[in-house]
Amino acid sequence: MELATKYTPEEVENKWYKYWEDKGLFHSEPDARKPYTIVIPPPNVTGVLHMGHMLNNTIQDVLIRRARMKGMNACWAPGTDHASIATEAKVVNRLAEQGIKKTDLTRDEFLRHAWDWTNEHGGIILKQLRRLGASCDWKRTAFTMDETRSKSVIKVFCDLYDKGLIYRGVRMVNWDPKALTAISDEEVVYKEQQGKLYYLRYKIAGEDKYAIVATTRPETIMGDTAMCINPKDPKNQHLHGKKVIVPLVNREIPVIEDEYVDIEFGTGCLKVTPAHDINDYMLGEKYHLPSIDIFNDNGTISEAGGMYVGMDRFEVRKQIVEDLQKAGLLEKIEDYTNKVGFSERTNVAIEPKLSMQWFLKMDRLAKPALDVVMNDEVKFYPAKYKNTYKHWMENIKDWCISRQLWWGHRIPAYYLPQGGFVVAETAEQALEKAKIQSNNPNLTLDDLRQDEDALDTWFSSWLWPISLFDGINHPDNPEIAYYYPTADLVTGPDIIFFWVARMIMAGLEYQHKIPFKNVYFTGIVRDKLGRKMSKTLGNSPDPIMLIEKYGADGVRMGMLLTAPAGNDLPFDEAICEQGRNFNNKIWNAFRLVKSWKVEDLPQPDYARQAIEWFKNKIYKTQAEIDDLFSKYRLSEALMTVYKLFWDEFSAWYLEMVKPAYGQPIDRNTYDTTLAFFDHLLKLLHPFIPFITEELWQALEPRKDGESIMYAQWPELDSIDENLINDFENTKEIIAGIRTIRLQKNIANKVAMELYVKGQYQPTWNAIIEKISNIQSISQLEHELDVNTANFLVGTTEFIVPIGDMIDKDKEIEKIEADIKYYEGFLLSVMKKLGNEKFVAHAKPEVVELERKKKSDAESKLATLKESLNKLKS
RNA sequence: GGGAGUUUAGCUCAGCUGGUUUAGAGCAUCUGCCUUACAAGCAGAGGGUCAAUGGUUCGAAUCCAUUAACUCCCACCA
Repeated sequence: MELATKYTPEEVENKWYKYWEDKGLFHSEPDARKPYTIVIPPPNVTGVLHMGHMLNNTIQDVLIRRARMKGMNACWAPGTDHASIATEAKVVNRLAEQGIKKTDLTRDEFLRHAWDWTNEHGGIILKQLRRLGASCDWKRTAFTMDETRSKSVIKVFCDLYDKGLIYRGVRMVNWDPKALTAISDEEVVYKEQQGKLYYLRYKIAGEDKYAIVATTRPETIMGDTAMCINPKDPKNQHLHGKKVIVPLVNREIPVIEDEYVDIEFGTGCLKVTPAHDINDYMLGEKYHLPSIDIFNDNGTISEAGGMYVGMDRFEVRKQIVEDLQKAGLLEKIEDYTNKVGFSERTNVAIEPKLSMQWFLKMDRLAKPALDVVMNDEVKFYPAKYKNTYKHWMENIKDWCISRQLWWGHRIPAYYLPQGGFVVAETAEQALEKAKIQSNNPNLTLDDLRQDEDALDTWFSSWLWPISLFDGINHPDNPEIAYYYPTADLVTGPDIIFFWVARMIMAGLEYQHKIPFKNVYFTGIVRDKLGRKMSKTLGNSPDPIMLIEKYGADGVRMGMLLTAPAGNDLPFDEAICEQGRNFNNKIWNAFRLVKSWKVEDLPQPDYARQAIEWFKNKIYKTQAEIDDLFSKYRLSEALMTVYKLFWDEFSAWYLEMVKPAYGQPIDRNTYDTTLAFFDHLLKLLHPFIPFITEELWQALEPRKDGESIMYAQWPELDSIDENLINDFENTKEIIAGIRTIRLQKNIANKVAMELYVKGQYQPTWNAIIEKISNIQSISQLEHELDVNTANFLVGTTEFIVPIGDMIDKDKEIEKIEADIKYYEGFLLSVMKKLGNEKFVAHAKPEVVELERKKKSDAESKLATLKESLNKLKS
């Protein structure tokens, strides 16, 4: 078979992905094997694949493929998330482009549009994951709003309500004036803002004096219902018991006193607007202040504001500052930097707002969920996130689970005509409850009004590991019993609270077991300048373009080579080149092996020796890889197998067994080499599934439906460490000869002789002779009377006669540099050994080691000096 | 304001409980090679007072303290 010198991934990748899928190789059903489950962090249904997904899913695929090869029943369950706010925002935008306002539509009409959108865009990201090689069990693809998942959510809501953990109440919430919904604390991002601090003059009632209040939000003065000072503030004692007049508004408000106020800030006077600031709200509660809500839901001024009605909050700020100025009620303006909360989704400034919302009590759920992480039942990689987790769990607040959105799971609460409500899984059940509660058997479904709000998206995501296997609706079904708890969760640290913590809570509450044993936190993918990837910066490469350019295997390697757990990774496209080059290397190694003509010949010594060495080397490296995997050090595991293939197998092993040009290879060596290749492909497969499948299939005839995916991970064999170390010396000898050839410009074709002075085991002679074109290796009996080049390996000196090709000055220079190094080294060792305290305190084996270093260095020095003298004479 | 983390070659990172290393890897760089698997390659070389200072110790990149820079998380300072 003629193979191109360069590997072209595209065709290969499409072919094998189709094969895997057609043969049902990704699918899992419960059986007698040990389960190994991963649930995908469901990407937003409207999303397209970005670099974060690439990283995250590559890691999951590596883990799942490896588990599969290790004989476990691997199940990677995929799906998408309905992403309430994000999706609704996109649908609203698309409708707006068509000139349709959301408010013009009924709920049902809007939902039809949303489902259309979902059906159009919903599959994109999952298709893209296939390009990456993700071995998800696609038959299990779920959606957080499909029937099973929706039923699960509603069931859990009702259950938690019945347990008294869900309540309804008026609270200060983070209001998103663009999305027109409340959002949770976790969805607010605080950003530093270059703003102004305005000093407003509040006239003291009945006096001709003013109290000055510093505020960043002058537009809220219509909502002021008090001024507050610190009772311990000496400079404001004169305000005690007074009333002041709100500027422009001309409303009288009392001066109250509370130690909350910072004496040092501004003038020590605080305006209190209970409806629009969380702290003011608390003051309002404490001192029974009235609360005036001056904003509409969209952030414009409401009727209650009395002035500027209908204007946007930021417009009002400008206007009111002007008006205050004109009225002489503005003392001064200072530059001021403060932090303002923004909605994560819509990126508009959050408005603290009092509103009726649904909450979930968290204390009871949090306690056991904290314990399982602290005692490592659920292990975090890296472990530093245990701290973050602990802090949040110990200070957890109730979760605002209602959203004023239509796209999502509608809250199953039904209001009765005469007040009150019931919570039930279906309208019919609600009606039954309502009849009893209202003592009115004549109630009909039309009398009930279902709550308009939808649930927070995370209220479905937190059930994901359970609901994927239908464990909420049927807690004892065979699937959940088999696949749960899952093995590993791979996700970003940014959703440790949103998602990870809550899944642990839900898992313990509804399955009484942890949802996963290990959590691998990936870093955030940044650009090579360390900036976050974002659409506006345009610094995020399109993953599909990368795959087209470097192949999926190449991109997977690129991601993994720079992705130690928990560290951010500055992604540089160039790293994919390294992956692509490596694939090409494997390809060409395969071409070489397959080009050999096989004959029944005796096995040469050098081949026997090479095989003996590489057999040990491969097992030793595999043990290292296994160890690295157990610590989730995937980058290092990949680098280890990369070096095994490139350096040890290609650069050493293949060079050693390679027959001379045109010559045949003996069958035994050939078969063993194929076996090594097979072994290496298996070790590589979890990282680079496509090329390994292609070559594994080409290695020998396979049955239809066979795949490297199910080839068993090789069992470890005993390892002869001494043999491996000994061979490292052999490599040094060969390198020494190479250096001499290079420096003296002696072609590889020119055969040379090698003399040895000192201790030497001729175990690997055949290899040295073959690789370095050495005619004979012999112990040095007496000084040679020709020019030589020398080098040291350990304490043994190797001498190559080189006739008249020597450059004496260069040689002397080199030896002198060596002598300088060893003298310095010897000095540091002598210093240690000369130190009585060292000899007395250090462990005997350490002292012994230093002594050995000393004698080795001494003998090396002696040899070097001897060579130097000889050269100089 | 509180907490966590990071700081080792040009870049990305190893270096676990201090002593087989007067510091290692990959990439990049430089030099020589189109040597019949691979120039997406081969052979070789250079490159770091381990952020700074002080301490503990016979011995510190490694432990402790202080400082600096960066990153992240949490928090109601108008």
